[in-house]
Amino acid sequence: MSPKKAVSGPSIPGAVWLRPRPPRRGQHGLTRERIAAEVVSQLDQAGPAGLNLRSIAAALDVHPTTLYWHVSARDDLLDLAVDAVFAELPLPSQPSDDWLADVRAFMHNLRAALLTHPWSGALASSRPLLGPEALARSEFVYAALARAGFTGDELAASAAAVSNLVIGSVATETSWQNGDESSARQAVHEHLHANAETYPAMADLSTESGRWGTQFSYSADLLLAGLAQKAPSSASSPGTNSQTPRTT
Amino acid sequence: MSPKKAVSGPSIPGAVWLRPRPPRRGQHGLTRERIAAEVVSQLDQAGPAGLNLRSIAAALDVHPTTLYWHVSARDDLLDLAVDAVFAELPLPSQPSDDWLADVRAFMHNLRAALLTHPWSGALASSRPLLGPEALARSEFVYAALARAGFTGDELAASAAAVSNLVIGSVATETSWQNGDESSARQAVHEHLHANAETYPAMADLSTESGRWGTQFSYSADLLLAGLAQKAPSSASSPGTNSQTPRTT
DNA sequence: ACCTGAACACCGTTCAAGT
DNA sequence: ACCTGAACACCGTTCAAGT
Repeated sequence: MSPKKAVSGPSIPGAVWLRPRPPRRGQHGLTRERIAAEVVSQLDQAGPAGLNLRSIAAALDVHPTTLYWHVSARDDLLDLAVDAVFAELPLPSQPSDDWLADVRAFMHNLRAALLTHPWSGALASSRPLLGPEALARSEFVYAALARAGFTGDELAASAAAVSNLVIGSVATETSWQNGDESSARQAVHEHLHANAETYPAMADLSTESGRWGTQFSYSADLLLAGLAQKAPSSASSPGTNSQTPRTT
Repeated sequence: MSPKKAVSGPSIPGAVWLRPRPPRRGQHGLTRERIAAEVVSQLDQAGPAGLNLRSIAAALDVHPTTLYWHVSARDDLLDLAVDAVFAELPLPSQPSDDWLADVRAFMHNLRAALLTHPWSGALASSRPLLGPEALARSEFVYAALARAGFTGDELAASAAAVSNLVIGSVATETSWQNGDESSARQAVHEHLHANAETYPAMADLSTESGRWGTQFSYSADLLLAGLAQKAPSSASSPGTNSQTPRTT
Protein backbone atom coordinates (compact mmCIF):
# COMPACT_ATOMS: atom_id res chain seq x y z
CA MET A 1 0.00 0.00 0.00
CA SER A 2 1.23 3.48 -0.71
CA PRO A 3 2.12 5.82 2.12
CA LYS A 4 -0.32 8.50 3.26
CA LYS A 5 -3.24 7.02 1.50
CA ALA A 6 -4.34 9.54 -1.15
CA VAL A 7 -5.17 12.56 0.92
CA SER A 8 -6.23 14.77 -1.95
CA GLY A 9 -5.23 12.57 -4.85
CA PRO A 10 -7.72 12.53 -7.67
CA SER A 11 -7.51 9.52 -9.93
CA ILE A 12 -6.41 11.19 -13.10
CA PRO A 13 -3.18 10.37 -14.85
CA GLY A 14 -0.57 12.76 -13.60
CA ALA A 15 -1.83 12.34 -10.11
CA VAL A 16 1.49 11.12 -8.73
CA TRP A 17 2.49 14.71 -8.46
CA LEU A 18 -0.53 15.70 -6.45
CA ARG A 19 0.05 13.16 -3.71
CA PRO A 20 2.37 13.68 -0.75
CA ARG A 21 5.90 12.53 -1.47
CA PRO A 22 6.78 9.02 -0.43
CA PRO A 23 9.69 8.20 1.89
CA ARG A 24 13.13 9.15 0.58
CA ARG A 25 15.11 5.97 0.28
CA GLY A 26 14.83 2.44 1.40
CA GLN A 27 17.24 -0.30 2.24
CA HIS A 28 18.11 -0.74 -1.38
CA GLY A 29 18.44 2.97 -1.89
CA LEU A 30 15.37 2.85 -4.01
CA THR A 31 14.07 6.29 -4.92
CA ARG A 32 11.62 7.70 -7.38
CA GLU A 33 14.53 9.13 -9.31
CA ARG A 34 16.21 5.76 -9.71
CA ILE A 35 12.92 4.18 -10.67
CA ALA A 36 12.20 6.93 -13.18
CA ALA A 37 15.62 6.56 -14.78
CA GLU A 38 15.15 2.82 -15.17
CA VAL A 39 11.67 3.28 -16.65
CA VAL A 40 13.00 5.78 -19.18
CA SER A 41 15.76 3.44 -20.20
CA GLN A 42 13.41 0.49 -20.62
CA LEU A 43 10.90 2.57 -22.53
CA ASP A 44 13.69 3.64 -24.84
CA GLN A 45 14.42 0.02 -25.57
CA ALA A 46 11.01 -1.59 -25.64
CA GLY A 47 8.43 1.16 -25.93
CA PRO A 48 5.31 1.54 -23.78
CA ALA A 49 3.90 -1.83 -24.87
CA GLY A 50 7.06 -3.60 -23.78
CA LEU A 51 7.15 -2.00 -20.36
CA ASN A 52 6.48 -4.30 -17.45
CA LEU A 53 6.93 -4.03 -13.74
CA ARG A 54 8.75 -7.29 -13.36
CA SER A 55 11.68 -6.36 -15.54
CA ILE A 56 11.95 -2.93 -14.01
CA ALA A 57 12.05 -4.46 -10.56
CA ALA A 58 14.63 -6.98 -11.73
CA ALA A 59 16.86 -4.25 -13.09
CA LEU A 60 16.58 -2.41 -9.79
CA ASP A 61 17.22 -5.63 -7.93
CA VAL A 62 14.01 -5.64 -5.93
CA HIS A 63 10.89 -7.71 -5.81
CA PRO A 64 8.25 -6.62 -8.35
CA THR A 65 5.71 -5.70 -5.73
CA THR A 66 8.21 -3.47 -3.97
CA LEU A 67 7.51 -0.81 -6.57
CA TYR A 68 4.08 -0.37 -5.06
CA TRP A 69 5.62 1.20 -2.06
CA HIS A 70 6.98 4.06 -4.18
CA VAL A 71 4.18 4.45 -6.69
CA SER A 72 0.56 3.50 -6.54
CA ALA A 73 0.15 2.03 -10.02
CA ARG A 74 1.90 1.32 -13.26
CA ASP A 75 0.51 4.54 -14.66
CA ASP A 76 2.51 6.53 -12.16
CA LEU A 77 5.69 5.17 -13.69
CA LEU A 78 4.76 6.75 -17.00
CA ASP A 79 4.23 10.10 -15.31
CA LEU A 80 7.65 9.86 -13.71
CA ALA A 81 9.22 8.99 -17.04
CA VAL A 82 7.61 11.87 -18.90
CA ASP A 83 8.74 14.38 -16.33
CA ALA A 84 12.25 12.97 -16.55
CA VAL A 85 12.20 13.73 -20.27
CA PHE A 86 11.16 17.31 -19.57
CA ALA A 87 14.16 17.57 -17.29
CA GLU A 88 16.35 17.19 -20.37
CA LEU A 89 14.83 20.30 -21.88
CA PRO A 90 17.24 23.22 -21.46
CA LEU A 91 15.67 25.92 -19.35
CA PRO A 92 17.17 29.40 -19.77
CA SER A 93 17.93 30.81 -16.34
CA GLN A 94 16.64 34.14 -17.49
CA PRO A 95 14.47 35.17 -20.41
CA SER A 96 15.79 37.25 -23.27
CA ASP A 97 14.28 40.55 -24.31
CA ASP A 98 12.64 38.91 -27.31
CA TRP A 99 9.65 36.91 -26.15
CA LEU A 100 8.91 35.60 -29.61
CA ALA A 101 12.39 34.19 -29.96
CA ASP A 102 12.08 32.62 -26.53
CA VAL A 103 8.85 30.89 -27.48
CA ARG A 104 10.25 29.74 -30.78
CA ALA A 105 13.33 28.33 -29.11
CA PHE A 106 11.15 26.57 -26.57
CA MET A 107 9.13 24.90 -29.29
CA HIS A 108 12.20 23.59 -31.04
CA ASN A 109 13.85 22.49 -27.82
CA LEU A 110 10.74 20.70 -26.67
CA ARG A 111 10.45 18.84 -29.94
CA ALA A 112 14.09 17.83 -29.75
CA ALA A 113 13.76 16.51 -26.21
CA LEU A 114 10.64 14.53 -27.01
CA LEU A 115 12.16 13.04 -30.14
CA THR A 116 15.07 11.73 -28.11
CA HIS A 117 12.57 9.41 -26.42
CA PRO A 118 10.12 8.43 -29.16
CA TRP A 119 7.50 7.13 -26.71
CA SER A 120 7.28 10.42 -24.84
CA GLY A 121 5.23 12.40 -27.34
CA ALA A 122 2.25 10.07 -27.20
CA LEU A 123 2.39 9.94 -23.43
CA ALA A 124 2.79 13.68 -23.04
CA SER A 125 -0.27 14.28 -25.17
CA SER A 126 -2.49 11.98 -23.19
CA ARG A 127 -1.93 13.01 -19.60
CA PRO A 128 -1.77 16.22 -17.60
CA LEU A 129 1.82 17.40 -17.30
CA LEU A 130 2.06 18.21 -13.64
CA GLY A 131 5.57 17.12 -12.74
CA PRO A 132 7.96 19.75 -11.37
CA GLU A 133 10.17 19.72 -14.47
CA ALA A 134 7.23 20.12 -16.83
CA LEU A 135 5.73 22.87 -14.70
CA ALA A 136 8.99 24.79 -14.70
CA ARG A 137 8.99 24.78 -18.51
CA SER A 138 5.37 25.85 -18.61
CA GLU A 139 6.20 28.69 -16.31
CA PHE A 140 8.88 29.84 -18.71
CA VAL A 141 6.42 29.92 -21.61
CA TYR A 142 3.78 31.67 -19.54
CA ALA A 143 6.30 34.29 -18.53
CA ALA A 144 7.34 34.89 -22.13
CA LEU A 145 3.75 35.22 -23.30
CA ALA A 146 2.92 37.44 -20.36
CA ARG A 147 5.66 39.78 -21.51
CA ALA A 148 3.92 39.82 -24.88
CA GLY A 149 0.91 41.23 -23.10
CA PHE A 150 -1.30 38.14 -22.95
CA THR A 151 -3.36 37.79 -19.79
CA GLY A 152 -6.02 35.54 -18.28
CA ASP A 153 -7.73 33.10 -20.59
CA GLU A 154 -5.81 34.37 -23.60
CA LEU A 155 -2.54 33.73 -21.82
CA ALA A 156 -3.61 30.22 -20.93
CA ALA A 157 -4.88 29.57 -24.44
CA SER A 158 -1.69 30.86 -26.03
CA ALA A 159 0.49 28.70 -23.84
CA ALA A 160 -1.73 25.70 -24.49
CA ALA A 161 -1.56 26.27 -28.23
CA VAL A 162 2.23 26.27 -28.11
CA SER A 163 2.51 23.02 -26.14
CA ASN A 164 -0.31 21.29 -27.94
CA LEU A 165 1.07 22.02 -31.36
CA VAL A 166 4.55 20.79 -30.47
CA ILE A 167 3.45 17.73 -28.55
CA GLY A 168 0.84 16.86 -31.15
CA SER A 169 3.39 17.18 -33.93
CA VAL A 170 5.89 14.96 -32.18
CA ALA A 171 3.24 12.39 -31.32
CA THR A 172 2.22 12.21 -34.97
CA GLU A 173 5.80 12.04 -36.15
CA THR A 174 6.84 9.29 -33.78
CA SER A 175 3.71 7.25 -34.44
CA TRP A 176 5.10 6.62 -37.90
CA GLN A 177 8.42 5.57 -36.55
CA ASN A 178 7.13 2.74 -34.41
CA GLY A 179 7.37 0.45 -37.38
CA ASP A 180 9.27 0.56 -40.60
CA GLU A 181 8.70 4.17 -41.55
CA SER A 182 9.94 4.18 -45.12
CA SER A 183 7.85 1.21 -46.15
CA ALA A 184 4.80 2.64 -44.40
CA ARG A 185 5.33 5.93 -46.14
CA GLN A 186 5.66 4.10 -49.42
CA ALA A 187 2.47 2.13 -48.84
CA VAL A 188 0.49 5.24 -48.00
CA HIS A 189 1.84 7.03 -51.00
CA GLU A 190 0.80 4.20 -53.28
CA HIS A 191 -2.59 4.06 -51.64
CA LEU A 192 -3.20 7.76 -52.15
CA HIS A 193 -1.96 7.58 -55.70
CA ALA A 194 -4.18 4.62 -56.49
CA ASN A 195 -7.17 6.63 -55.28
CA ALA A 196 -6.14 9.88 -56.90
CA GLU A 197 -9.72 10.76 -57.85
CA THR A 198 -10.95 10.64 -54.27
CA TYR A 199 -7.90 12.35 -52.84
CA PRO A 200 -6.83 14.82 -55.54
CA ALA A 201 -5.26 17.36 -53.21
CA MET A 202 -3.24 14.79 -51.31
CA ALA A 203 -2.39 12.62 -54.30
CA ASP A 204 1.06 13.91 -55.00
CA LEU A 205 2.42 14.34 -51.53
CA SER A 206 6.10 13.93 -51.24
CA THR A 207 7.21 10.47 -50.29
CA GLU A 208 10.57 11.64 -49.07
CA SER A 209 11.38 11.30 -45.45
CA GLY A 210 13.49 13.83 -43.63
CA ARG A 211 10.82 16.45 -44.14
CA TRP A 212 9.53 16.20 -40.60
CA GLY A 213 11.94 18.86 -39.42
CA THR A 214 11.19 21.48 -42.03
CA GLN A 215 7.48 20.85 -41.83
CA PHE A 216 7.51 21.24 -38.07
CA SER A 217 9.43 24.45 -38.40
CA TYR A 218 6.86 25.86 -40.77
CA SER A 219 3.98 24.70 -38.58
CA ALA A 220 5.55 26.42 -35.62
CA ASP A 221 6.10 29.60 -37.62
CA LEU A 222 2.42 29.70 -38.52
CA LEU A 223 1.48 29.74 -34.86
CA LEU A 224 4.25 32.15 -33.98
CA ALA A 225 3.00 34.53 -36.67
CA GLY A 226 -0.45 34.38 -35.12
CA LEU A 227 0.98 35.03 -31.68
CA ALA A 228 3.00 37.98 -32.90
CA GLN A 229 -0.03 39.43 -34.61
CA LYS A 230 -2.40 39.02 -31.67
CA ALA A 231 0.00 40.00 -28.92
CA PRO A 232 -1.52 42.93 -27.03
CA SER A 233 1.82 44.66 -26.57
CA SER A 234 3.30 44.00 -29.94
CA ALA A 235 5.90 46.67 -29.28
CA SER A 236 7.89 44.11 -27.33
CA SER A 237 7.98 41.75 -30.26
CA PRO A 238 10.57 43.24 -32.60
CA GLY A 239 9.73 40.99 -35.48
CA THR A 240 6.01 41.49 -35.78
CA ASN A 241 5.37 43.62 -38.78
CA SER A 242 8.67 44.00 -40.48
CA GLN A 243 9.80 40.44 -40.68
CA THR A 244 7.70 37.37 -40.11
CA PRO A 245 9.30 34.42 -38.30
CA ARG A 246 12.02 32.76 -40.25
CA THR A 247 11.41 29.60 -42.18
CA THR A 248 14.42 27.54 -41.40
CA MET B 1 -4.33 -16.20 -38.97
CA SER B 2 -5.34 -13.15 -40.93
CA PRO B 3 -6.16 -13.45 -44.61
CA LYS B 4 -3.56 -12.60 -47.25
CA LYS B 5 -0.71 -12.54 -44.86
CA ALA B 6 0.63 -8.97 -44.80
CA VAL B 7 1.57 -8.36 -48.42
CA SER B 8 2.88 -4.87 -47.91
CA GLY B 9 1.77 -4.25 -44.37
CA PRO B 10 4.28 -2.45 -42.22
CA SER B 11 3.91 -2.96 -38.52
CA ILE B 12 2.97 0.54 -37.55
CA PRO B 13 -0.26 1.43 -35.84
CA GLY B 14 -2.76 2.36 -38.49
CA ALA B 15 -1.61 -0.51 -40.62
CA VAL B 16 -5.04 -2.13 -40.80
CA TRP B 17 -5.83 0.22 -43.60
CA LEU B 18 -2.79 -0.70 -45.62
CA ARG B 19 -3.59 -4.39 -45.73
CA PRO B 20 -5.95 -5.98 -48.22
CA ARG B 21 -9.53 -6.04 -47.00
CA PRO B 22 -10.66 -9.17 -45.22
CA PRO B 23 -13.66 -11.23 -46.34
CA ARG B 24 -17.00 -9.41 -46.20
CA ARG B 25 -19.17 -11.31 -43.77
CA GLY B 26 -19.15 -14.60 -42.01
CA GLN B 27 -21.76 -16.94 -40.66
CA HIS B 28 -22.56 -14.56 -37.88
CA GLY B 29 -22.63 -11.63 -40.22
CA LEU B 30 -19.52 -10.39 -38.53
CA THR B 31 -18.00 -7.44 -40.34
CA ARG B 32 -15.38 -4.86 -39.57
CA GLU B 33 -18.15 -2.31 -39.32
CA ARG B 34 -20.04 -4.24 -36.68
CA ILE B 35 -16.83 -4.87 -34.78
CA ALA B 36 -15.87 -1.21 -34.99
CA ALA B 37 -19.26 -0.10 -33.69
CA GLU B 38 -19.01 -2.45 -30.74
CA VAL B 39 -15.48 -1.30 -29.93
CA VAL B 40 -16.59 2.33 -29.99
CA SER B 41 -19.44 1.60 -27.67
CA GLN B 42 -17.29 -0.30 -25.20
CA LEU B 43 -14.60 2.36 -25.29
CA ASP B 44 -17.27 4.93 -24.54
CA GLN B 45 -18.20 2.97 -21.46
CA ALA B 46 -14.89 1.69 -20.17
CA GLY B 47 -12.13 3.66 -21.85
CA PRO B 48 -9.04 2.19 -23.52
CA ALA B 49 -7.82 0.53 -20.32
CA GLY B 50 -11.11 -1.28 -19.90
CA LEU B 51 -11.20 -2.61 -23.44
CA ASN B 52 -10.74 -6.34 -23.79
CA LEU B 53 -11.27 -8.77 -26.59
CA ARG B 54 -13.31 -11.19 -24.57
CA SER B 55 -16.13 -8.80 -23.78
CA ILE B 56 -16.22 -7.50 -27.34
CA ALA B 57 -16.51 -11.02 -28.65
CA ALA B 58 -19.20 -11.78 -26.10
CA ALA B 59 -21.24 -8.77 -27.16
CA LEU B 60 -20.92 -9.87 -30.78
CA ASP B 61 -21.80 -13.41 -29.79
CA VAL B 62 -18.65 -15.03 -31.10
CA HIS B 63 -15.67 -16.75 -29.59
CA PRO B 64 -12.92 -14.33 -28.53
CA THR B 65 -10.40 -15.73 -30.95
CA THR B 66 -12.78 -15.29 -33.85
CA LEU B 67 -11.85 -11.63 -33.91
CA TYR B 68 -8.43 -12.60 -35.18
CA TRP B 69 -9.96 -13.57 -38.47
CA HIS B 70 -11.07 -10.00 -39.04
CA VAL B 71 -8.20 -8.09 -37.52
CA SER B 72 -4.65 -9.07 -36.84
CA ALA B 73 -4.25 -7.63 -33.37
CA ARG B 74 -5.94 -5.69 -30.63
CA ASP B 75 -4.30 -2.55 -31.93
CA ASP B 76 -6.26 -2.82 -35.15
CA LEU B 77 -9.47 -2.47 -33.19
CA LEU B 78 -8.35 0.93 -32.00
CA ASP B 79 -7.67 2.03 -35.55
CA LEU B 80 -11.14 0.93 -36.60
CA ALA B 81 -12.66 2.80 -33.68
CA VAL B 82 -10.83 6.03 -34.39
CA ASP B 83 -11.88 6.03 -38.02
CA ALA B 84 -15.46 5.41 -36.94
CA VAL B 85 -15.26 8.60 -34.90
CA PHE B 86 -14.02 10.54 -37.92
CA ALA B 87 -17.06 9.27 -39.77
CA GLU B 88 -19.18 11.34 -37.40
CA LEU B 89 -17.43 14.49 -38.51
CA PRO B 90 -19.68 16.38 -40.95
CA LEU B 91 -17.97 16.68 -44.32
CA PRO B 92 -19.25 19.49 -46.55
CA SER B 93 -20.01 18.09 -49.98
CA GLN B 94 -18.50 21.14 -51.52
CA PRO B 95 -16.20 23.80 -50.14
CA SER B 96 -17.30 27.38 -49.65
CA ASP B 97 -15.54 30.32 -51.25
CA ASP B 98 -13.94 31.22 -47.95
CA TRP B 99 -11.09 28.82 -47.26
CA LEU B 100 -10.35 30.32 -43.88
CA ALA B 101 -13.91 29.82 -42.71
CA ASP B 102 -13.78 26.24 -43.98
CA VAL B 103 -10.64 25.51 -41.99
CA ARG B 104 -12.02 27.16 -38.89
CA ALA B 105 -15.24 25.17 -39.14
CA PHE B 106 -13.24 21.99 -39.62
CA MET B 107 -11.25 22.64 -36.46
CA HIS B 108 -14.36 23.18 -34.37
CA ASN B 109 -16.16 20.21 -35.90
CA LEU B 110 -13.19 17.94 -35.34
CA ARG B 111 -12.95 18.97 -31.72
CA ALA B 112 -16.65 18.35 -31.23
CA ALA B 113 -16.49 14.86 -32.76
CA LEU B 114 -13.46 13.86 -30.71
CA LEU B 115 -15.01 15.17 -27.50
CA THR B 116 -18.03 12.97 -28.05
CA HIS B 117 -15.74 10.00 -27.51
CA PRO B 118 -13.29 11.13 -24.84
CA TRP B 119 -10.83 8.30 -25.53
CA SER B 120 -10.44 9.24 -29.19
CA GLY B 121 -8.21 12.28 -28.79
CA ALA B 122 -5.38 10.38 -27.17
CA LEU B 123 -5.63 7.58 -29.71
CA ALA B 124 -5.81 9.95 -32.67
CA SER B 125 -2.67 11.70 -31.51
CA SER B 126 -0.65 8.53 -31.21
CA ARG B 127 -1.24 6.71 -34.48
CA PRO B 128 -1.24 7.55 -38.18
CA LEU B 129 -4.76 8.38 -39.32
CA LEU B 130 -5.04 6.35 -42.46
CA GLY B 131 -8.64 5.18 -42.41
CA PRO B 132 -10.89 6.19 -45.30
CA GLU B 133 -13.02 8.50 -43.18
CA ALA B 134 -10.00 10.29 -41.73
CA LEU B 135 -8.38 10.60 -45.14
CA ALA B 136 -11.52 12.14 -46.61
CA ARG B 137 -11.41 14.84 -43.91
CA SER B 138 -7.73 15.44 -44.52
CA GLU B 139 -8.44 15.82 -48.17
CA PHE B 140 -10.97 18.52 -47.38
CA VAL B 141 -8.43 20.47 -45.34
CA TYR B 142 -5.75 20.06 -47.97
CA ALA B 143 -8.13 21.34 -50.62
CA ALA B 144 -9.03 24.38 -48.56
CA LEU B 145 -5.40 25.22 -47.87
CA ALA B 146 -4.50 24.63 -51.50
CA ARG B 147 -7.07 27.26 -52.42
CA ALA B 148 -5.25 29.57 -50.05
CA GLY B 149 -2.22 29.09 -52.22
CA PHE B 150 -0.20 26.71 -50.08
CA THR B 151 1.76 24.07 -51.98
CA GLY B 152 4.22 21.26 -51.37
CA ASP B 153 5.84 21.10 -47.96
CA GLU B 154 4.09 24.24 -46.81
CA LEU B 155 0.74 22.74 -47.68
CA ALA B 156 1.56 19.58 -45.78
CA ALA B 157 2.89 21.55 -42.83
CA SER B 158 -0.18 23.79 -42.70
CA ALA B 159 -2.55 20.86 -42.75
CA ALA B 160 -0.50 19.09 -40.11
CA ALA B 161 -0.53 22.17 -37.90
CA VAL B 162 -4.31 22.32 -38.08
CA SER B 163 -4.85 18.67 -37.15
CA ASN B 164 -2.09 18.56 -34.59
CA LEU B 165 -3.34 21.61 -32.75
CA VAL B 166 -6.91 20.33 -32.59
CA ILE B 167 -6.05 16.75 -31.70
CA GLY B 168 -3.42 17.86 -29.21
CA SER B 169 -5.90 20.20 -27.56
CA VAL B 170 -8.57 17.56 -27.26
CA ALA B 171 -6.11 14.99 -25.96
CA THR B 172 -5.01 17.41 -23.26
CA GLU B 173 -8.56 18.37 -22.40
CA THR B 174 -9.84 14.82 -22.11
CA SER B 175 -6.82 13.67 -20.13
CA TRP B 176 -8.15 15.79 -17.30
CA GLN B 177 -11.57 14.29 -17.56
CA ASN B 178 -10.52 10.71 -17.00
CA GLY B 179 -10.83 11.26 -13.31
CA ASP B 180 -12.61 13.75 -11.17
CA GLU B 181 -11.81 16.91 -13.06
CA SER B 182 -12.95 19.52 -10.61
CA SER B 183 -11.04 18.04 -7.70
CA ALA B 184 -7.96 17.60 -9.88
CA ARG B 185 -8.24 21.19 -11.01
CA GLN B 186 -8.58 22.25 -7.42
CA ALA B 187 -5.54 20.26 -6.34
CA VAL B 188 -3.39 21.72 -9.11
CA HIS B 189 -4.56 25.21 -8.31
CA GLU B 190 -3.61 24.77 -4.66
CA HIS B 191 -0.29 23.30 -5.62
CA LEU B 192 0.56 26.22 -7.89
CA HIS B 193 -0.59 28.69 -5.31
CA ALA B 194 1.45 27.04 -2.59
CA ASN B 195 4.52 27.41 -4.80
CA ALA B 196 3.75 30.90 -6.02
CA GLU B 197 7.40 31.96 -5.87
CA THR B 198 8.54 29.26 -8.25
CA TYR B 199 5.55 29.63 -10.56
CA PRO B 200 4.71 33.34 -10.47
CA ALA B 201 3.24 33.56 -13.96
CA MET B 202 1.00 30.53 -13.50
CA ALA B 203 0.12 31.20 -9.87
CA ASP B 204 -3.22 32.82 -10.39
CA LEU B 205 -4.64 30.70 -13.15
CA SER B 206 -8.34 30.46 -13.15
CA THR B 207 -9.69 27.43 -11.39
CA GLU B 208 -12.99 27.61 -13.19
CA SER B 209 -13.91 24.83 -15.52
CA GLY B 210 -15.92 25.42 -18.64
CA ARG B 211 -13.08 27.46 -20.07
CA TRP B 212 -11.90 24.68 -22.36
CA GLY B 213 -14.17 25.84 -25.14
CA THR B 214 -13.21 29.47 -25.17
CA GLN B 215 -9.55 28.67 -24.76
CA PHE B 216 -9.64 26.25 -27.65
CA SER B 217 -11.35 28.84 -29.78
CA TYR B 218 -8.64 31.35 -29.05
CA SER B 219 -5.89 28.81 -29.69
CA ALA B 220 -7.44 28.00 -33.03
CA ASP B 221 -7.71 31.67 -33.90
CA LEU B 222 -4.03 32.16 -33.25
CA LEU B 223 -3.16 29.50 -35.81
CA LEU B 224 -5.79 30.74 -38.23
CA ALA B 225 -4.33 34.23 -38.01
CA GLY B 226 -0.96 32.80 -38.90
CA LEU B 227 -2.42 30.89 -41.82
CA ALA B 228 -4.20 33.96 -43.12
CA GLN B 229 -1.06 35.99 -42.87
CA LYS B 230 1.17 33.47 -44.58
CA ALA B 231 -1.23 32.34 -47.26
CA PRO B 232 0.38 32.98 -50.64
CA SER B 233 -2.92 34.10 -52.18
CA SER B 234 -4.30 36.09 -49.30
CA ALA B 235 -6.85 37.72 -51.56
CA SER B 236 -9.10 34.73 -51.05
CA SER B 237 -9.20 35.19 -47.30
CA PRO B 238 -11.71 37.97 -46.66
CA GLY B 239 -11.63 37.75 -42.89
CA THR B 240 -8.00 38.62 -42.31
CA ASN B 241 -6.98 41.45 -40.07
CA SER B 242 -6.37 44.12 -42.66
CA GLN B 243 -3.83 45.87 -40.48
CA THR B 244 -1.21 43.20 -41.04
CA PRO B 245 0.72 43.91 -44.20
CA ARG B 246 2.35 40.91 -45.75
CA THR B 247 5.99 41.27 -46.41
CA THR B 248 6.79 38.78 -49.13
C1' DA C 1 -13.99 -18.90 -45.76
C1' DC C 2 -15.10 -18.41 -41.26
C1' DC C 3 -15.40 -19.92 -36.57
C1' DT C 4 -14.41 -22.92 -32.31
C1' DG C 5 -11.82 -24.63 -28.29
C1' DA C 6 -8.12 -25.55 -25.68
C1' DA C 7 -3.93 -23.97 -24.12
C1' DC C 8 0.14 -20.77 -23.22
C1' DA C 9 2.74 -17.19 -21.45
C1' DC C 10 2.38 -13.10 -19.17
C1' DC C 11 1.10 -9.25 -16.33
C1' DG C 12 -0.78 -5.71 -12.84
C1' DT C 13 -2.26 -5.79 -8.35
C1' DT C 14 -3.67 -7.62 -3.46
C1' DC C 15 -2.46 -8.66 0.99
C1' DA C 16 -0.38 -10.61 4.84
C1' DA C 17 4.01 -11.28 6.63
C1' DG C 18 8.74 -10.15 7.57
C1' DT C 19 12.54 -6.90 9.55
C1' DA D 1 9.51 2.47 6.98
C1' DC D 2 10.54 -0.49 3.53
C1' DC D 3 10.57 -4.91 1.31
C1' DT D 4 9.31 -9.99 0.45
C1' DG D 5 6.53 -13.88 -1.22
C1' DA D 6 2.70 -16.15 -2.45
C1' DA D 7 -1.42 -15.90 -4.79
C1' DC D 8 -5.31 -14.07 -7.80
C1' DA D 9 -7.74 -12.67 -11.69
C1' DC D 10 -7.17 -11.48 -16.16
C1' DC D 11 -5.72 -10.92 -20.85
C1' DG D 12 -3.71 -11.07 -25.78
C1' DT D 13 -2.39 -14.42 -28.83
C1' DT D 14 -1.20 -19.27 -30.90
C1' DC D 15 -2.60 -23.12 -33.31
C1' DA D 16 -4.90 -27.08 -34.66
C1' DA D 17 -9.36 -28.54 -35.52
C1' DG D 18 -14.03 -28.13 -37.11
C1' DT D 19 -17.70 -27.06 -40.92
